Amino acid sequence: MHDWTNARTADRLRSVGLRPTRQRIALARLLFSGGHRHVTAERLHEEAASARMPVSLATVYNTLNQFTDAGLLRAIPVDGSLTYFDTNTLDHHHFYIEGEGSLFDVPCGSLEVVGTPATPAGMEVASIDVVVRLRRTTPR
Amino acid sequence: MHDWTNARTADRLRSVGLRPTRQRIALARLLFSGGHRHVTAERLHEEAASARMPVSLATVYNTLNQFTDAGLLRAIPVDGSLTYFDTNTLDHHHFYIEGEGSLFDVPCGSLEVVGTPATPAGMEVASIDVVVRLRRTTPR
DNA sequence: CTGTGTGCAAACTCTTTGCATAAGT
DNA sequence: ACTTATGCAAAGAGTTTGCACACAG
Repeated sequence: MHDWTNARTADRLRSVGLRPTRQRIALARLLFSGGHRHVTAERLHEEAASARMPVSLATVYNTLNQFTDAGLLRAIPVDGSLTYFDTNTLDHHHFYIEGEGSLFDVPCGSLEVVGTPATPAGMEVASIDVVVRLRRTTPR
Repeated sequence: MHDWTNARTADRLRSVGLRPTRQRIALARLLFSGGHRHVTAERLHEEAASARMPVSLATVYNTLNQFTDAGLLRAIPVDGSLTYFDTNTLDHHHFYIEGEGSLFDVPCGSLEVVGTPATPAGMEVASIDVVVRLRRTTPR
């Protein structure tokens, strides 16, 4: 796909108007170098630590928000007070398993939203989020 | 539609397995006696106070969750850390205005979800939440 | 009476912020 | 140098919980 050397990663950050700092490069590589994924801030923070590139949790949050604003990520407010960030910014939908907090993609093509709702004057659609909540059929 | 005398409201609560206490009756009447609506816990708490039926905020949260479990309400986790409760539990979708935190229904019929995604083994669909995020076309 | 619900305040979780220090250009 | 980002700890929002008292059946 792309190469994720530090130099290339820095270029990509610059191209969206972000200074390529150590931390942002480290997080960008963790996020984008291995195919699409869904992460929480907490999880990414742990990964960075494991990868011997410790970044403070506050910076992880800041960075995730900056990446989201820059269009590199998509935020998925999945359940009260827990936000997942998705490296796939293209239109697609999600399964969310209640209780477990796990999130994954709905296979492309199996679910579709049709129709364009009349938006109120002065408004435009920013995004359409579809979350299919799942529960175990065999509880306990 | 229905009548929302205290006695009838009590019956309805009993029928879903909830003891008809003063507080639950008061909240049920505020929620259900005037057509469908979207509320946050905070808002309902204020309303109860204004209606001279003060209920503690903790009880409002407990009650909203109990009503949701009982199928009287539907929870809409609209944006990280803010949950709206919708008195319309039938399938329909929502507009959410970024920044303002306002939520309202997408006109019935203008938007539809088609397809039934193959759910993983041992799982069933609990609900499908569609949120259309809107933003102002004329920012600032 | 007996068990469930309520209220209060404290606890909790996730996220943001203020400010001094460090790093990018 | 000048500016912007980072880290830490503290603050913040929304929600849940523990425990004594109150109320419904």
